[in-house]
Formats: sequence, C-alpha cells, structure tokens
Amino acid sequence: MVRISRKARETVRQRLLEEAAIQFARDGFEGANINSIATEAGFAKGTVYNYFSSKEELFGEVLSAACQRAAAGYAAAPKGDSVRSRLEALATADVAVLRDDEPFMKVLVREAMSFRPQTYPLVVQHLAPFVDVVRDVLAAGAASSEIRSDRPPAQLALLFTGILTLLYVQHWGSGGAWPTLDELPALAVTTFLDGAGT
Amino acid sequence: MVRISRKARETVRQRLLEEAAIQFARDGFEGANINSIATEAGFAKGTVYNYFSSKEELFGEVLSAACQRAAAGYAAAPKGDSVRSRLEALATADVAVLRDDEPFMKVLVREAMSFRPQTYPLVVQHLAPFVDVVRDVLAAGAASSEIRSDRPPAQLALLFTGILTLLYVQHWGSGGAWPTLDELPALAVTTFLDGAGT
Amino acid sequence: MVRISRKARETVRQRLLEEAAIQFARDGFEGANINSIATEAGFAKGTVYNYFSSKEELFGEVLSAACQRAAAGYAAAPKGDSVRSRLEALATADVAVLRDDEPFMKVLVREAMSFRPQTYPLVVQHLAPFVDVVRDVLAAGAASSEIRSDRPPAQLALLFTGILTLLYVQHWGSGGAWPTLDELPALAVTTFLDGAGT
Amino acid sequence: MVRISRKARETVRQRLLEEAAIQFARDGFEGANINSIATEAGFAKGTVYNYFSSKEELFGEVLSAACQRAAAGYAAAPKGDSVRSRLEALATADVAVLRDDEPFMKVLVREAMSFRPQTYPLVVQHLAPFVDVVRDVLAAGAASSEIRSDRPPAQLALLFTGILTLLYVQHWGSGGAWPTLDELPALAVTTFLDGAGT
DNA sequence: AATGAATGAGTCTTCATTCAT
DNA sequence: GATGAATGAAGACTCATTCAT
Repeated sequence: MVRISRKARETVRQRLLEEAAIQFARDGFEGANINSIATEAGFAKGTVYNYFSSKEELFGEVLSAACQRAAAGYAAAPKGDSVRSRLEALATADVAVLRDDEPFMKVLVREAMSFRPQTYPLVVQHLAPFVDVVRDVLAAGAASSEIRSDRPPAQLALLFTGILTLLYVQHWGSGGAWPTLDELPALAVTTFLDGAGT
Repeated sequence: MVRISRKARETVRQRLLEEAAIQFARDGFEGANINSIATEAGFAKGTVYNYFSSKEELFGEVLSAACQRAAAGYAAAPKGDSVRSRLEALATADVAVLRDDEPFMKVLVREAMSFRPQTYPLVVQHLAPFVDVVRDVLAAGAASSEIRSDRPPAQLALLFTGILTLLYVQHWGSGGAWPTLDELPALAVTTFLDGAGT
Repeated sequence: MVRISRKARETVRQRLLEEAAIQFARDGFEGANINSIATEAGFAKGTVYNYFSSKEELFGEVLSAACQRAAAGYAAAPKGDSVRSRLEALATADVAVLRDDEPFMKVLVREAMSFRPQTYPLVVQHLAPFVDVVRDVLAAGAASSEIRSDRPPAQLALLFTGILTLLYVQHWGSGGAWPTLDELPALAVTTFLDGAGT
Repeated sequence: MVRISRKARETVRQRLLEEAAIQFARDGFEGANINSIATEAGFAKGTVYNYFSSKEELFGEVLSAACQRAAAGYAAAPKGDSVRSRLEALATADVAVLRDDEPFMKVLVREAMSFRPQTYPLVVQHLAPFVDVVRDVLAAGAASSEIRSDRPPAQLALLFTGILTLLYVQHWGSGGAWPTLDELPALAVTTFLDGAGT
C-alpha cells in the first residue's frame, strides 16, 4: 500500500515540477503563479502545498531537478580521446538534455545569468559537477599540451561553461535562428579552443 | 515662473532613475517596489508618477539611459591600430562605463541575459550600436587577415559582445573575485581572439 | 468534496450582492468601496474577487439581480379587468418588490435617472420587460378607448414607467414623507391617467 | 486697480464654473478631475484653489450657478392667462435655459434624481423658487377650477416639476430622440394636466 | 491526499490638496 | 494671482498561503 502510494506521490510531484519549470521559464520567479501551475498540471492550488512548502521551495526544487537532469546527461556522455572531442561530447550531452528538458534548462540558465544573491549559490553549487568535469578534462589537456597552461584550469572551465551558456541565451534570444542547437556544440568548442584570431 | 524648474526637474528625474537602476538591478523588474524607489530617492511615492507614467515606463527609461551611457562610452573609446588593440579599447571603454554606472549596466546585462520577450527587443535595439561597431572592426580585421574569415563578422561580433557580458556576470557572480574589472578587458579579448587551445 | 459548497457558494454570493446593493445605493458606483462591502458582508476584501472579477462586474451583477427581482414581481402581479386596474396591479407589484429589496431598487432607479453612458444601455435593457408589459396594456387600452390614441403606446409606456420612478425618487428624497409607499401606486396611476386638470 | 482685478477675477471664476459644469455633467462628482477641469479651462491645477476651497465647494457652486441661471429664466417667462399657458410658459423658459446652459442643467437634474443626502437639500433649496412659482400658479388654478382641488397645490407643483425633469432625463437618455426639446414643454403640460386617459 | 474558499499583506496607481516660487 | 511639483491618503486588485471539508 505504501509502495503504490509512494509511487503515485512521486508521479504527482514530477508533474508539478514539469509544469512549474515551464511557467518559471516563461514568467520568471515573481511572475509565475502557483494557482496557474497547479491548474495547468491538473490539480488544485492547495495540492502544491502538499508537496512543496512554499513557492521558493518549489523554485528551488525545479532548479535542483534541472541540475540533476543535466548531471545525468554528462554522466552519459561518451568519452573521447582528445580534449576537443571530450569537450564536444560534453557539450553535445548538455544540448541533448536541453532538447529533452528545455523548460528546466531555461530556468537554470536564466538563473545562472541573473546572479540573484538568493539563488546564485544554489545554481553554482548545482553547476559545480559539470564545471568540475570540464576542469578535469582541461587539466589533463594542459598536461598533454593541448591546452594553454598559463591559466588555471578552473578558470578555463568557467569560461567554457559560460560560453556554452551564452550560446544558449543567443539561441533562445534569436528565436532559434543562430546558433541552432545542431551547430551549437561545435561552435562552443571552436570558440573556446581556437578563438577568432588567425 | 517655471524658469529654474527645467533644470530642477531634470535633476529630480535623474535622481529617480539612479535609484530605480539600483533597485531594478538588485530586485529585478517584478521584485522592485515603486514606493521604495521613491522613498530611497528622497521623495514620496506619488512623485514618481509626476515623471514616469508607470513602473513599466520607468523601467524602460532606466534601460534607455543605460544604453545611452554605454553608447557615449564607446564613442569616447580611443581607436587603436590592430584589431586586438581596437577591441581592447572598446572593452576598456565599456568597463569604464560600468565603473561609473554599475547599477544601470547591471540592469542592462541582466535583461540581456534573461531574454524576456517584453524587453529583449528593446535591449537588442539599444545594444545594436555597440555590436555594430564591433562588427565593423571585425570585418576590417577579416580583410586584413587578422580575423578568421570563415564566419560572418556579425556572428563574431555577437560572440565578442557575449563574452564581454559573460565576464561581467562572472565578475558580479563571484563577488568581484574573478575576473576583476582591471583584468576583464584583456581577458575578454584574449578569450575571443586566441582561444584556450595551443 | 465540493458537494455542499454549491449551495454555500450561492449563499455567500447573495450576501455579497445584498451588501453591495446597500452600499452602491448609498454611495454610488464610484463612491462605494470594495473593502467596505466585503467587511460589512462579513468577509475579507479578497473574497469579493473570488465571486466577481471586478468592481464593475459586481455593480453589473447588482443591477442584473435588481432587474430579475423586479421582473419576478411583475410576473406575480394579478391581472385586472380595466387598464386602470392593470396598471395599478403592476405598480403595486413594483412597490412590493421595492419593499423587499429596497437597496437593489435604489441602485436601479438611481442608475436609470443618472443616464451614465456606461450603464444606461444596461438599465434600459433590463427595464425593457416592464416597459413592454405596460406598453401592451396601454395598446389594449387604446383599442378599447380607455387610453388616448393620439400617442404611440410605447411613448406612453415610457411616461408611466417614468412617473412611477419619479415618485420613488420623491419618496426617497422626502425621507418617505410624500408620497408614502402605500399611496404610491394609486398616485402613479391617477397622475398618469387623469392628469391634474379638471 | 481693484475694479479691473475684480472683473478679471469674476471672468476666471466663470470660466472655471463653465468647465466644471461640463465635466461634472459628463463624469459625475467622483469621476470628475480637478486637474482636467483646470487644464481644459486654460489654467493650472492650483488656480482652482484660488477660487474654490475644495472640490466639494466647486461642485456646490456649479449647482448654485445652475439654479441661478434657471431662476433668471423663470423670471423672464411671459405670463399667460390660463394655467395651461402659464405652465407652458414656465416650461418653455426652463427649456430655453437648458439650451443655453446644458451642462449646468444636467448637473442639476442628475443631482436632483440621485437624491444623495449630501447634496439633495441643496438641490431642493435651489429648486424651491421654481416649485413655488408653479405652486402659486396651480393654487390660482384651483381657485378658478382649472385644476383639481383634491390635492395640495404644493404636491401638484412637485409633480409638474418632476415630470418636466423626467422628460429631460428621457431626452438625454434617448440621445435626443424622444422627446425633442421642441416638443418637450407641450408634452410636459399635457401629460400633467390631461393625463393619458380618455 | 485533494480541494478551493477565505484571507490579508502588499502593490500599483490616482488624485485632491498644499505651498514655495 | 498663477503655477505645477510634491505629497500621501485611499482604493482596486493580486496572490501566496492556510485550513476545514
């Protein structure tokens, strides 16, 4: 009995998170509306409070879920031989996550880029796994002389992550015109590794 | 009768814009509070409405003022010989504006990075002058073989602008730890031109 | 789950309408205060908005309810033989409604007499059933030569309705001194039918 | 110096009253806007307060002016021989005033018909001169058997005044369709004296 | 566990009124 | 006397949250 209930509970919770992600992505934290989230998810207002203690917590859980989904994606990324192929695999994995869970990723990106004191630490904390993976790849690359060694790998990792995120913003901001999701991983990697100079 | 007023009116208006920029930067559009803006600026709530017809208009005017300040900064940027020095001059000018008018720039950057449909076009429109200057520099650079010519200058310009903005976000997000404003222009240029590869 | 609610909801709605009628009658549309209406009805401000989407809609519903009550009254009026007795029956029925639902009728009368473009059409539309009944009675009276036939029955109906309404105004305006509600129907009919001449 | 000033003062005051009448007639007391009245009259907001101490007082002065204009009209009415011709002369005079000062009369009528406790006494007081003239005519008519003597002339006078007012309401309410101003005096008199019966 | 009616703090906005120039 | 900037009380409306059913 408990088992079924527990499963049902989880289903409802996921449904609420999905809808919350959509609306937080569209309207922002302040603009989003608990009633609307509940209703669109197929429940009544009060139900949200059986699963989350406040709007803030719901938002936090959306962020958290976004990070988990992203992290699962990185884990699934195939490893490559060179730094270039590894980075591209990571970026490709990230874009794959984005395709599946666009609202969650939008919330994550918007929050990362708006550096609100209340949520920035949370975002950073949840982004850390990804950044750490990148950092390790880059550190290895520095050792094998594929990567310039005059900058700390941690800083370079932040740069790569940032460029990826930046391209998402330009993708969404341009209505998908440029860059497209298909070209995005390669563009991120070449921008990061090769630069625009000759 | 009104004689002196003209100037006084402008002063009050500027004071309100300054305070609005601070609070919009800190709290976002929805989170900011007209009453608080007025009070902190040293006026009563109603006074705001003698200068701006609504919260939305006030926000628009803050964005607009931010863009004007930024544009004035670019115009004052010294021209250099090489693409590298020109970009660095532009970035340096931008950072100088940011030092003077941080709240305004924060509003601009946050808005640019949050791609809200209501304001994104406005932001893009006001950012356009800067992007266009960069594009022209890059087009010239492509002609002189300083810049890779396999990508449209307009896209490269968006990339450079984006990287600059991204570094602002990381500057603010890290509490000023990295990158610092001093190193920021050079970092933006080398990231953009040289890449992280060897 | 909601089971009982349906009825309870209607009760609350009626309570709010009653109180709104009282205050709209006393203070007019602009002068009335949603907060006060809610509080006097025994609820909090927000509750009004669970039932009516705006002050305007609430006002419209009050008008609408007033018309329904009035219409129900006419339907219950006994039919007489002569035009005189029929008119008196109608007037008596109208006064009976007024006794039961004075605030609603006050709102209706005040609105009818203040010819505000926003509400006048609504009022006319809702008064129409009554006016139409009167017109039919008068048309029949013209056929049986009880009524002068040198004027369109529709115009005469407007006159009779107007005189009735006018007497309400004088009743309320005089604090109930003259005419009293008891004498009002007969006075309306004799004024309308007989005139003051000899 | 004083004389010119005094005359100028009176001119400004009249201009403000005219505009106030227009806007009170259009928007009602609560809906009207001091700033708008002042501006449309060609002055600044503050000027109104050099002439009237409050919105309420301004409204009262508009009512008062309306009554004065009306009273001046009655005084100018030609006397007739019969009661019928006297009443028609009075009604014609009233309509003439209405043609000249429609906004003032609208304010007066609307206020008379909305029986607001705050203004009703004022309206009654100012309407009294007209009602008294009518009463005297009717009392004389009762003596000469032109008027039924089973009702106090004072009540009959209120009825006649009310019918006249009612026809104004129907005139304005119908957008001038029926009754027209031309037919209005005769209609008022025949309605009052002859009734609709045969 | 789900519901949705009730709540009331909080927000934008209006506008009559004051008063320094 | 005219002006219009400043004021702040007041009001409509929103919405996160609570809780009885």
